[in-house]
Amino acid sequence: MSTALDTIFAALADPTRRAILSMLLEDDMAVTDVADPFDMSLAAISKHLGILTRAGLIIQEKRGRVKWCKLDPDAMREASIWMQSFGQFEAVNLDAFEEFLQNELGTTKQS
Amino acid sequence: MSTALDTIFAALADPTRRAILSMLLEDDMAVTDVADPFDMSLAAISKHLGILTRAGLIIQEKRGRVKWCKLDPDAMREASIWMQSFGQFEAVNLDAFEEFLQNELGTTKQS
DNA sequence: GCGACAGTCAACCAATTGGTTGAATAATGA
DNA sequence: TCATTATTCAACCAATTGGTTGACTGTCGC
Repeated sequence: MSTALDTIFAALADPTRRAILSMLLEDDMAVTDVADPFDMSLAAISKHLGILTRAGLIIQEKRGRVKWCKLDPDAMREASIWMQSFGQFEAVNLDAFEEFLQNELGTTKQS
Repeated sequence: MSTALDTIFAALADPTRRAILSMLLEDDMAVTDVADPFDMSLAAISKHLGILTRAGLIIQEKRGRVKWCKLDPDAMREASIWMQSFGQFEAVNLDAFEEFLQNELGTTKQS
């Protein structure tokens, strides 16, 4: 099942990458600017950004010679939903949760 | 910041370990029983369980000669909260989600 | 006490990861 | 046009990961 979660969680497992995501929460950034605060080569940061992109956690868009990085919440949401079936919901009715989710998915699609 | 998230997300990055967590959502299990559905040595599963334990995702408790594994939702919650700060949960409608949660918690507590 | 069962440990292996450096590509500006 | 800036690529390295096997350590039932 879902190799997507593999790459998402693996991407989130690295503190440098989580820090990058936090930075991008503030604002979109160019690769060089992302790299600046880190004590690490630009190439290393470029690799990290590649991993985040492949995981679907960010989007990279090239304008001119600079490549802009912006957060893409979709992947995070997918992982978050998976996790929430464990966390808060063990004290809570799981069936109701599923019903809720299906309802949500239904309503967003039809209206 | 928080090396705890490192080990939690790393633990969640493996599909075998996520499958184990799903199994434990149903019921507490002995190590041998956890290993049963997997096409993998018992030692390998034992390692996976060690990783899940160190990440704080499960608790292992030895009773007699069998070691019981049970879910520990605390670590998952911690990671989940971190993720939620990236929010933008438009698709699932977080307001409705919270409302749902409060409802659930209310009803399970009072009746 | 003894054989069978539950689980871990230790040594090993191949593949992956996170970093480096130096060269390559591509767009910019003077 | 040419040096500069932005970014990636390729080769390499050490450390980690996910798996194996075989030996070891309890603990149970008879």
